[in-house]
Amino acid sequence: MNCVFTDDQLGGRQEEVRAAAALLFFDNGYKGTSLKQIANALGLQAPSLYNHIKSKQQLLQDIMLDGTLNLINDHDLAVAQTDDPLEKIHMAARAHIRHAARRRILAHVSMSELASVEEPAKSELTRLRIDYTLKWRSLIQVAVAAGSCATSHPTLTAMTIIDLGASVARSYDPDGKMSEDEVVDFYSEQALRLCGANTKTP
Amino acid sequence: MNCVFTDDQLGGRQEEVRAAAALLFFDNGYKGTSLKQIANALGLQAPSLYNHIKSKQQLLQDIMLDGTLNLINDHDLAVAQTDDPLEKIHMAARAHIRHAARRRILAHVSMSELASVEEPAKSELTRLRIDYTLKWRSLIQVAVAAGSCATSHPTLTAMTIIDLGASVARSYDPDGKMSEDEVVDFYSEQALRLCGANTKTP
DNA sequence: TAAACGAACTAATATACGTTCGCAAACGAA
DNA sequence: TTCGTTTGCGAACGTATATTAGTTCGTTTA
Repeated sequence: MNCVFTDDQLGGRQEEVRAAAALLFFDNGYKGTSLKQIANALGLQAPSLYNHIKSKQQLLQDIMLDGTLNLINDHDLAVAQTDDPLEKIHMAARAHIRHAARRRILAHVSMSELASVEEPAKSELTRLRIDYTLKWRSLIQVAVAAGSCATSHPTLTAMTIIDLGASVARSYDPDGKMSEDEVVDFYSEQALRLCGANTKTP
Repeated sequence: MNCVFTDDQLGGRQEEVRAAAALLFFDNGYKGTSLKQIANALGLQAPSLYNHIKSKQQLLQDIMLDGTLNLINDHDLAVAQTDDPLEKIHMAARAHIRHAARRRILAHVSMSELASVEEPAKSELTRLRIDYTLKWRSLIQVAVAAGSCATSHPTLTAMTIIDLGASVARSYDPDGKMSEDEVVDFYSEQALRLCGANTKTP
């Protein structure tokens, strides 16, 4: 359920290692996190991690690929739910924000640690990110052409909306005042505003 | 001209070290950058840097304090230029985006490396960031009260606009297709949209 | 019951990094 | 010239890190 790109029975312990690592990467960054910290978070010694991972770098790549593919998957599902251009944007925005809020650790690490990824995974992840941005740009271009919204730079608007999700992932506190649904409602309306759609006050 | 919080004759060489360090921090992050890299960028050996800096950590703090104080300074100047609530937001947004575009290296490092700063500078920088966010929130609250715009979460809107600048600093390419003025025009209008102001198509 | 395995440990290695120290040119002011 | 300051260097230190190797031990499997 947590992972779409592999058949996902990693034994369970592998998932625990990933989760602990992702949490530390979230707080301290990849380069700011040592294997010792990850191991201690699991009650282990650092070398014991190698029973579950191939390397620290591979661990990062697994996490980021997981997050990125999940994001794109959610996006595709959301867009397929309607034919109306503006409604597609709305659905995509809700999926994007929900992903950022619900899986904030994964989402933030996936979007902020590209500089620490080594080739060839870096190019692969970059390609996925560009693909995702292009999907968004197309949605916006179609809606603009249909007269449903108005923006003079669909590419920049797409990037801005995506960054909106990054912002949510970084700052949303699940134990705070706002529920996940409230966050999704508010930010997805903000995304529509960025597209120049007439919208109610979020 | 580059620095407002000190009397700015640092000898000139100090500024070069900061610039080289900031550029590397921009690309690789603080923890991903070694003193050897910084020194080599200046044609020096690593130990020679200590003729110009106190420590790597102090170097980061100087850069971030410089960037943050400049941002707030620009903001205060911009806001003082008009009395109209909505126009204040517009001016503040233009100053924010211009800062992000023109001094993108400084702006991005200042906004993204807080996790690498040690106390007590970390608390100081955090306080400055909160102050800046509160200034923005007040601007928005006043404009909403005046009926010039409409958003149900002024605090989140303030944070989102600030993140808009972070997005520009990270992605704007001064050698690309858009001029600095075009970037300022477009993104400051997007900021107004986020506030729920009726605006033309940017 | 014995072999095989998974998962943990300790010990060790190689490397990289920030930093300190002592020393030598270079240079401006006296 | 001479003196003091600045700016550079190479060597060295201590620490931290990712990773490997060898070992132990309990559980599963044949």
